[in-house]
Order: sequence, then structure tokens, then C-alpha cells
Amino acid sequence: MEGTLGVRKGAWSNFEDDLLKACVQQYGEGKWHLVPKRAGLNRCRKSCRLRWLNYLNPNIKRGEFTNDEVDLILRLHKLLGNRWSLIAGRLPERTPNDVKNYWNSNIKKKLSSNKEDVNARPKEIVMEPHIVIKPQPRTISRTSPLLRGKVIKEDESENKQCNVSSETCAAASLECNINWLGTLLEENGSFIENDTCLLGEQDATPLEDLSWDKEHFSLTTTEIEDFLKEDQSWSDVIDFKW
DNA sequence: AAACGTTGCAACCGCTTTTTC
DNA sequence: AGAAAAAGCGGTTGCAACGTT
Repeated sequence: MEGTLGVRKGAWSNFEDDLLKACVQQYGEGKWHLVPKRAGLNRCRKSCRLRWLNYLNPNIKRGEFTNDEVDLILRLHKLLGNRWSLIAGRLPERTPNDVKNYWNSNIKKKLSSNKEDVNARPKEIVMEPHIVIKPQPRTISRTSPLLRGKVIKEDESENKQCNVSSETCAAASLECNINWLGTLLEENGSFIENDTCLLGEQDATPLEDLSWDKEHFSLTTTEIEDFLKEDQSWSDVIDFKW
């Protein structure tokens, strides 16, 4: 099977897999545009990358999803929508493709069958439409405490360039994410207070009284922390690379 | 046993985002 | 700053394996 320019498509042979594995072992991951040439493969870079990330990478787990994993997928999907790479990032050794396939072939089906049940009983609670959380661009003011006293050098040109350390930028990025989440919650009639995430409720209902299924978007801090791996904070989780 | 339907997963495609020059 | 190239992502498709009639 060959596509345009004679590039091979379709299922990978064992021989091709071996070539790709040897190439990645020798040169490491990345620089995918060089991989076909280096490995001696008649495949496009995308195909090589996908084959490695979804199948050949030794750090991926195969087989059935555990109940915990399914639970986590459900929660994260509710929070993030179809952001498979982000969801997979919270599931050790699972790939975005695996998660997506699992969702499409298992969970989606179950949810739609539940929906049919709901239609059969019209008085029951119907799921709210999906809310997909998207980041908003942020600008750091020159006087922001995030800069921790660091000076922003003014360029000769009209455009000012931020000349701070990567550490400071990372801190700024983290704070931006937190602020973004706060703004997002406010926009949805929710807010954060101390360590408390008040979602869809303006009357400061204690978090313990909120449950995941109660509102279209409600989480307790315990539930939020359920997302976290060991030694990670909520800040680590929301410091996404968008 | 054959025909047909369903399922699960690997792979492709098109698009967006990021990086490089 | 802008264009081009590379990387990344999510939706969709194709197909082999399996189940059902």
C-alpha cells in the first residue's frame, strides 16, 4: 500500500517496527521529520511518530482499563471535554489514542444508553450541555508581583520584551492558570475561596455537601485531589501546556 | 459452515499550534 | 514580523477479529 510520493501507508510490519525502535533508541524521541530517513523507512513523519507514541513506546500500558482509570476518565472528561492528550496525561502509561478509543467504544455508548433511559422517563434529571473549558490569553503587567522585583528591559523597538528568568516565567504561568481557573469559575457563577472550590453555588454551600453528580459542574477538593498523582499539587495539574 | 453484524483498535487526515529561520 | 516547517491534536475511517443468527 503506497500513498502519494510512494510513501507507504497502512499496517506496520514487524520489520518496520524494528527499524523504528532501533532509530528511536539510537537518536531518541523527537525530530520526527528526520526519522524516516534515519530509520530507512518509507513512511511519513506523522506515521512514524504515531506508531511510536501509540504502540512501540515501551512506557505504554496495554489491556483493559481499570475501574479507577475509567472513573478518572469520566471525571476528567467532564472537566476538560475531548482533550484526550490532557486526560491521558493524568493516566500513567495510557496514550491519548487509547483513551479516545476507549471513550468512543465504551463510555460514550454507556452514556447514550443512559440518555435513552432518561428519555423514557422524561421527569428525570437531564444532563446539562457539555461545558468545555478553554484557556484565555493573559497579559502580565509590568508591576505584577509575579515578577518578584525582576526588571522588564525595554527594547529599542516599540514592542517591549519580557526579559525574566524561565523560573519566573514558570511561576507567572502557574499563577495565570490559577487566575484563569478562578475567572472561569466566576463566569460560571462559581468561585474559589481559600482552599475551597465553590461551583455553581453562590450561597457558599460547604464543599462536603457538593457532589460530582449533583450539579453539571461541581467538585469537592477531595475529588479534585483524586486527580493528583503522588507528590503533585493541584497547581501541577492545572499548569497545562496549552 | 456461511453470512452478516458488531466491536476494538491502529492508522490516516485535516486542522491548529508551536518553533525555527 | 512574517512565512515556512515541524509538531501535535482530535475526528474519522478501515479492517481484522469475534459474536450471532
